Amino acid sequence: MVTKQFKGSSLDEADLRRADSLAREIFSDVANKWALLIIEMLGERTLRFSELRDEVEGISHKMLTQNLRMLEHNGLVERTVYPTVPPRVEYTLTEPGRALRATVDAMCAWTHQYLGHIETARHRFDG
Amino acid sequence: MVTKQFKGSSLDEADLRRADSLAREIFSDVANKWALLIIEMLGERTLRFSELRDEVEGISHKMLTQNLRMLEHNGLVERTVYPTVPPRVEYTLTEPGRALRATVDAMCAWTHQYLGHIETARHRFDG
DNA sequence: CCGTATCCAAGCGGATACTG
DNA sequence: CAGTATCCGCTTGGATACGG
Repeated sequence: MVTKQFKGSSLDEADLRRADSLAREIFSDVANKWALLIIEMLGERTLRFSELRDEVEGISHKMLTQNLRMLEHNGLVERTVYPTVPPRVEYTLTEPGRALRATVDAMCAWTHQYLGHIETARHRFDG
Repeated sequence: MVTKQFKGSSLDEADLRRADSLAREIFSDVANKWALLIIEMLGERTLRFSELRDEVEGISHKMLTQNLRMLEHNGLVERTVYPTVPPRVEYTLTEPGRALRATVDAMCAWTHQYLGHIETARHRFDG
């Protein structure tokens, strides 16, 4: 997956394989429905946990925390806790997160642009 | 999900909801690891079933057929069967598929660009 | 070679309850 | 309000076998 991108760089074989497996790992983390929807929502503005759960419709409490931890772990979102009572926790995109968001935007745009194509393709396929 | 994109169009409420749920469905289909990796590989060139299974490393026979059917169903890949013996089946991206591929490319580029950021973010998080 | 079907284990993901 | 933990159904996905 990574090979062509680093072709001609000064990395040796072992480093290439390390980078490759890391890239696969990150891609697998990020290329899933919930993660991408969360990133899309956070692109608009900073959101609290409960706001996210409302905005990303259909997501469960558990999936939301799980994906937020993962995104935080990879440094795509930043988590800030306000020590009030009741607690207030806000999530916002980091710079890498915002960069990824641009590609998610493109994917959403694609979805809407080809809605018609896809619907007719489905009918053709089913018939 | 769709609302903002169609704002101001002449669609009525019911159509908006239909388009919205369709968009969600498509997004869920497409926003998964295997589908995106397959599309990425097919971007390079037309590939046979067995070639795909080799190129997309780690994918099982079952997942490959399942995702290929789904992509065909949505009109993103075209399947051509050569009635030879043994059979030869080739998969190629359609125009919508190629358009999507551009965004997948962007995601891959993002992955490699931020590899370093992410690795250090992980260490910070784990420590 | 390509595709479908079946079986079965593993892990996802929802519901719920409980802590700070 | 936000997060963690537990339980458990059930889907996912791998292995295998067989058909075109």
